Amino acid sequence: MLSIIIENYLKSIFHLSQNENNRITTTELAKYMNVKSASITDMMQRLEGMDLVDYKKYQGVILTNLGRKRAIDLVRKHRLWEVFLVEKLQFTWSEVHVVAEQLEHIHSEKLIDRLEHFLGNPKWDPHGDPIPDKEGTMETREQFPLAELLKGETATILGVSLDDENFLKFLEESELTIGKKILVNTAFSFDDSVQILANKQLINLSKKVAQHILVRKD
Amino acid sequence: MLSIIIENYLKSIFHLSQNENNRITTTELAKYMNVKSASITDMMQRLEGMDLVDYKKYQGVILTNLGRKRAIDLVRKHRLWEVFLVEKLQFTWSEVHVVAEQLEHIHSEKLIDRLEHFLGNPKWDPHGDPIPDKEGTMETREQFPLAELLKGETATILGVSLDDENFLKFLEESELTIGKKILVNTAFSFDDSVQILANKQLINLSKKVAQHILVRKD
DNA sequence: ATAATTATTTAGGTTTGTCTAATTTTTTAA
DNA sequence: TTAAAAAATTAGACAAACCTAAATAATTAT
Ligand SMILES: [Mn+2]
Ligand SMILES: [Mn+2]
Ligand SMILES: [Mn+2]
Ligand SMILES: [Mn+2]
Repeated sequence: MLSIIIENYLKSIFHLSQNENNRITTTELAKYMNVKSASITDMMQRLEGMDLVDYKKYQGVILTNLGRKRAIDLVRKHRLWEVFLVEKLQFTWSEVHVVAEQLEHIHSEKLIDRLEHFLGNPKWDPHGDPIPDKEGTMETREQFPLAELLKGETATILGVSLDDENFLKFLEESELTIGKKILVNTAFSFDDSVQILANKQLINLSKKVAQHILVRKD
Repeated sequence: MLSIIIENYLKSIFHLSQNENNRITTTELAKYMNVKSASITDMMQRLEGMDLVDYKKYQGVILTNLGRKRAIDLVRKHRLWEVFLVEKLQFTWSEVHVVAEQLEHIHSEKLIDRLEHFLGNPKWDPHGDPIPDKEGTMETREQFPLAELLKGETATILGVSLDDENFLKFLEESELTIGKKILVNTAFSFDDSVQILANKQLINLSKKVAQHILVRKD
């Protein structure tokens, strides 16, 4: 059984290789995980020996099929637990992530399968991220950053692409949560911020915020 | 924050000092935890330094108030998770323990308080063990080993005093679970076994089994 | 194309939690 | 009450997961 630490390495590599789907560098990974790059090199050599990553000196690292399978399994568990915390225990959007970071490391196939069923086989987590099924496949859908909408367009919030706790708290307080309808009132060109209408209120969103809210065009 | 390993040491010391409430010996603890006694000595010296145990060379060990507080908190989490697994995820009596051994190490006060409320503030776990509240106090009740009943007495099963998986599986298969009514049909003196009537069936129970089923006399 | 800079790896430590083997203390038996 | 046995501790090693400092490779700027 993999240690929690190794599981976290796999998950980190997985998350980083979502964006740029090439090999990722030791420095990138070191920065992301808050460890020194010497430790990364060390661990990559161990994981290579366990056939969890494909690592070549000075050329970065990429998950093997086995490693990716493990990482997706963690993502599955993480997101199902997040649904549990929100739906059953009334946690808020911004609170669940840190607790799910612990719960994702519980090992019990039966537990996670039963949990999935108990939650009604959800396909999306509280942040709008897809929940992999047992085989690791996730649903996809068309979604855009709110920032890409033009003046006058209407849309529905599907999720976020940033899990910073304060960002989520801000959205909660602004009542910009999943399912909410919005209308772009003005798009300001001088700083790429937008003014939207939501909950019958006008709300100004910075470029960064608008980029990390994901919507479906209505 | 205490490591999972240290948490397990505290819980083990706690469980062993339930029975004989004196200091417990390093050998006892070593046997219970499946580690060598040299490792126990080593760890006891560290825990002493953390004010979690009171350890004196060659004289065994006992929890401090702080150590006991931590241990009871683990027991609380363990038993609440066991209730969750049985009540919400349809785990059986014999399956929950190993999973709860993992779940008890999740750190989140909010999680456990919400879970408790979600489960309806249960006072007893699926094995009939009391669930400590936030302050660490547990309910008590009169209960006896089935083995102490006399021929002709009737009783209700309250729980078990052994968490061996095969013992619990045997009880499940015999449908001798919590709440079941039983009547002592015969008590055999030659081997201290008993024959009981439960679920309209006659069932023979060895001395050991009868000692580890806890009942309330009706 | 060489030098300077940056990225990466290697070498050598540290802490935690374990082990085995050797030593010391305590308990039990003669 | 000494000798033998058992229990407990100490000493020394090891793996995992980190670190810092030094060495090497790759990149970039001149
Ligand atoms: Mn998350
Ligand atoms: Mn999420
Ligand atoms: Mn248990
Ligand atoms: Mn229990």
